[in-house]
Amino acid sequence: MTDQDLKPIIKRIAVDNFNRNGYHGTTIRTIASEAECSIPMVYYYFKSKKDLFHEIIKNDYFAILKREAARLDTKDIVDFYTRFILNIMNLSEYEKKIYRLGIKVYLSFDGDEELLALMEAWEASIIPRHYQLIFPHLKDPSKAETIVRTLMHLLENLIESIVVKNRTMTEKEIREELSIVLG
Amino acid sequence: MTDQDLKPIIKRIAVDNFNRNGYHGTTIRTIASEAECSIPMVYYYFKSKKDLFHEIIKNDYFAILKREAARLDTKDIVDFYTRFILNIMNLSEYEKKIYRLGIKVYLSFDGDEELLALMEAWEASIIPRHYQLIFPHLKDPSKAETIVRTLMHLLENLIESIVVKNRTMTEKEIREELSIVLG
DNA sequence: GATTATACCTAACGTACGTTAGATAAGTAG
DNA sequence: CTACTTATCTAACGTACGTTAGGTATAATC
Repeated sequence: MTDQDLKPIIKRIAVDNFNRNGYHGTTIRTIASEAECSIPMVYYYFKSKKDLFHEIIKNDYFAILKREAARLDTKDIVDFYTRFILNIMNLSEYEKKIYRLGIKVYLSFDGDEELLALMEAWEASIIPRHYQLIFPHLKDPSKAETIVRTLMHLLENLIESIVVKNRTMTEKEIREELSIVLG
Repeated sequence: MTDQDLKPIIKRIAVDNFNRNGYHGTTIRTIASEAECSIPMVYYYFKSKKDLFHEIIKNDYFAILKREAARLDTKDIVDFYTRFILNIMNLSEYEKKIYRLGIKVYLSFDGDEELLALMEAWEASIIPRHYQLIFPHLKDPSKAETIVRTLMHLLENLIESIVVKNRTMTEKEIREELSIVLG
């Protein structure tokens, strides 16, 4: 018996491999080899390859999403969204990989319909919250809908550029871009 | 001898498969079967699976990119970018699939380093052109850098949402969003 | 001390992959 | 008519995949 918590080790390595090579490009053999364990150990902790992938998205990706969305505090709206983006930039490398995997599924570049449906449900639940948050701060409420839409597009691309393309931005740069949209 | 131009048929089916299932999830067997030809016929027209993928990105994806970028006509800047996005929305389904494949490679979700390098070179060449285009139209030139950066982020996300997530927008919606950024 | 549960293993199963060798049939050129 | 080229095929090679059957050693429980 060794038991040095092999399960999270396998998961970390799986995250890294799914990220680099996609679902189909990742093999149980490689995961086992990098985790320095035998192939059946992967099956000891995870029912199947699909199960391993699903657990990462369903547990770990959504945990990050929910945690980051829960940090609500809305004195200054530009400040709030700037911090939101900064928090994502300051995620650990591991969490960024999980986030990147999630985006891949969100864009239906990987994963399956079941996971995609979960993400679309999440998205549908989060847009009205942004709306509520922004609306009271607008000078011209007639433009509210357009501004929220534009903001969502900008946020999505900022997150993607940080998490997927691994780029960094200064707080000033983030704030400037958000200010252009939020007026 | 049959010769009903099998090569483009194989390519169309390959585009569809690479799109739906990724590089690793796509098999030569499936392509051959859907093209209603034998497996060696795929190898008759394309050196290898990798070669087939490379040809799609190198020829077809960049052809679309260059063609769309060449439509330059800059009387009104909001008008210009609105039309740019509309043109992309009006691409054929086939060309959208190729575009989607390209984005996948651009985000390093598929493909390899060689293709990614080509895309980064393209991106580096295109940003200064946007700069030149926008600069003369700005009221406040001190904000030029931020505006170009924000515009690039917005454009990228609009394109992604159209091509990757298959969403549609009206001309009015596109124009409104661009106006928020371009002032 | 015997039994059970846990954490691990070696070895293999059946399947599917990318690729190729080698044959064939039909037009084309001499 | 013969030789060559082009477009197609069947069959198979070697490799790698996801998964599982069945075993072993250690620790905990009765």
